[in-house]
Amino acid sequence: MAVHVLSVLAYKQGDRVTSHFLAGSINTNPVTVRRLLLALQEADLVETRKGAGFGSRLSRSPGRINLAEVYHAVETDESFTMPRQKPNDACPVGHCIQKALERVFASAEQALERELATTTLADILDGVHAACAKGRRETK
Amino acid sequence: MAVHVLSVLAYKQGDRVTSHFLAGSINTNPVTVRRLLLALQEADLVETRKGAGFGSRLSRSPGRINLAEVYHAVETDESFTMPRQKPNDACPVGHCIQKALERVFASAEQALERELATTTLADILDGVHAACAKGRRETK
DNA sequence: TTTGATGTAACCATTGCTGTTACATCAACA
DNA sequence: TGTTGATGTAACAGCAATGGTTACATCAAA
Repeated sequence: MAVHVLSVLAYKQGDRVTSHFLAGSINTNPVTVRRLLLALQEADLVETRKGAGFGSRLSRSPGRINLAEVYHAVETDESFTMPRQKPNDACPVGHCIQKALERVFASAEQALERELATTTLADILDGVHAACAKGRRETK
Repeated sequence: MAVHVLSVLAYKQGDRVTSHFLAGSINTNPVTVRRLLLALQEADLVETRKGAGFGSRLSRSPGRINLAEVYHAVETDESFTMPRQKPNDACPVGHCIQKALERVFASAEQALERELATTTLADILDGVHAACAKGRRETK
């Protein structure tokens, strides 16, 4: 979800883009975009300036931003691992399983992030160009 | 979430356990457990028989069930990859990014599953025992 | 035939996410 | 300096997904 915003920013690299433009671009509304941008700013992935005629842009070149960083910036709470499992002490397995699972999920998440770290925004942009070109050829 | 159920089943290996017992064990209700068991049955991870005095049990030994299988059985729709991103054709990046991202996320998910495949239910059970023993030592 | 279990549907409550509106704030520019 | 155009942020509604609850049909064993 957030990758889309960053991809558009990468597409317009260097130019400052308003949240209004981004919203129209990814088919949503400016507030949602700004909420995303807040998280991305905290991770130092984008720069944002207020004032007339300004907006946001990448703070680094697309080749120097990998998806693991984006994942980290957006997925603040690693909710995918531990939902709302209220530990039940009456069960012999009970809450002991929490710690056992945490380790497994932590390493699983690390594996996922290692994989995500191998692709940068620039790679995504290349893929988009390739997919678009392919799409145009096929619809011709 | 589902791992908890299977862990309890592994704990009582060989015995048939009712969904009522499982529900109390993981602090939920029998219907939710049965909904889970349906998915696990389709994946041939558990056996279930109706009738008085019966219930469910693992269809294999805990050492022959890895977490990737459980993940696959439960996460039918790979929702974590593509939420509800309505493609917007007006954007130059638009819907072309979908395919570009799908490839990346697919490989990321593969990495995650490879990692999950390295631990079996038996490993989880060992971890539970270790965590419980440690907890008991610390609270002594 | 009774009993105790699953399979399944229907419905409600909760939660999290998104969209919407509104307003304060801030920086450039005329 | 006032206007303009942008972000930051809060409050609220709408929607989808999940889980809990109830109810009932079904099935198998005793």
